[in-house]
Amino acid sequence: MDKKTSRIIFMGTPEISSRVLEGLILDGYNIVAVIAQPDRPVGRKKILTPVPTKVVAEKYNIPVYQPIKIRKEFEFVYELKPDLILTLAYGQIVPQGLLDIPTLGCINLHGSLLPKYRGAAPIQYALLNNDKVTGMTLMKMVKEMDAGEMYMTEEVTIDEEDNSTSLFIKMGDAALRLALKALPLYLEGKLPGTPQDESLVTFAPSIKPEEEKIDLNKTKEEIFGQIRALSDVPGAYLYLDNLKIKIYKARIVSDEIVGEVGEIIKADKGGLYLQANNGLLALLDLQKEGKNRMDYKSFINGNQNILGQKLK
RNA sequence: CGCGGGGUAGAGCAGUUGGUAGCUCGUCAGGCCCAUAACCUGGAGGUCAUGCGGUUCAAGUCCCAUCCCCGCAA
Repeated sequence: MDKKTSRIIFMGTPEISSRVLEGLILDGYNIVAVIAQPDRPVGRKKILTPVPTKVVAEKYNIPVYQPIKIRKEFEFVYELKPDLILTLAYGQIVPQGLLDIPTLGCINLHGSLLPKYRGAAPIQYALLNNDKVTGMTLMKMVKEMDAGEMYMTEEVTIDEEDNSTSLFIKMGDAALRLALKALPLYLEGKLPGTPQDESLVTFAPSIKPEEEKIDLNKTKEEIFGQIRALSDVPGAYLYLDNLKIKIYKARIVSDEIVGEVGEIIKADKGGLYLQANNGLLALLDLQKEGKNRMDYKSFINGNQNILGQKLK
């Protein structure tokens, strides 16, 4: 079987999925259907926004299915007679009954080098832990989440400047490269899998809202990782006088201890420095509740008494 | 009609009990200096979101409506 003769269903929802979907379509893969999460009201105005994969699918006249609960609604898949299901960030757990339908099985593009970071937020976890390298893994889908055997990986290097937004773009590119490399082999049955080493398994559960608050008891490195992992959305934050201050970008400066933890010890053209418990962090991009995001110079201009204040 | 904050020079803000606008940064010109992101001098730049809305002798400042931005919630 090859990319033109096989019937493939693509399951995925967000931006990263849509980019891979479009890449596969343009390369000539026979995508017979797209399954995505339902459209949801977005933003303050609750505007019902189509999910990214749906936008792409409709552009190429591919039918889209958006079951509320895939666990209970997947009969329609039988009629599609898929040979293969490829998923990437679909957003729901795929039931065993569905996994059994395609003749060639279900495979998943996962955002980490498994067995590291099984779970919903692998890309953010790589940043959270200040990893230097991560990658995409093409793997077999089994009942246990992200536990199937691995077919191929594509590494991605993370550099200091990367945040969640930029890394997602890199990972999307890697996912497409990986898919284009691996799928032809897989469809011909020439891609053997290797089981994951269970002793090396770690998990990357989705990040809870309370984890967006920066804990000043953590080290500057941990805080730096957290800021990167949560930027540009939703943003890690601290409080200043009961107002949320989101910090979108920061830099580790030094190991100096010159003030109390949480104190702004410098606020001028040279930077806005926050005392962490084991050194200094320069806050570069921030946003006060109700205000727009701005760089530190603008922030200092508008908060001229910030020097010496304490964030918490 | 979910809750709340806000729309004032390119940027970020201030503007007190209503009397036609100020600060910091940037920018332009000149100066100082070996040099500078530092310093000094001077300049340009705003119909204060919109409605030629309402109150008033007088509104950025009070009232009303609309639009837009942001935080939360979903």
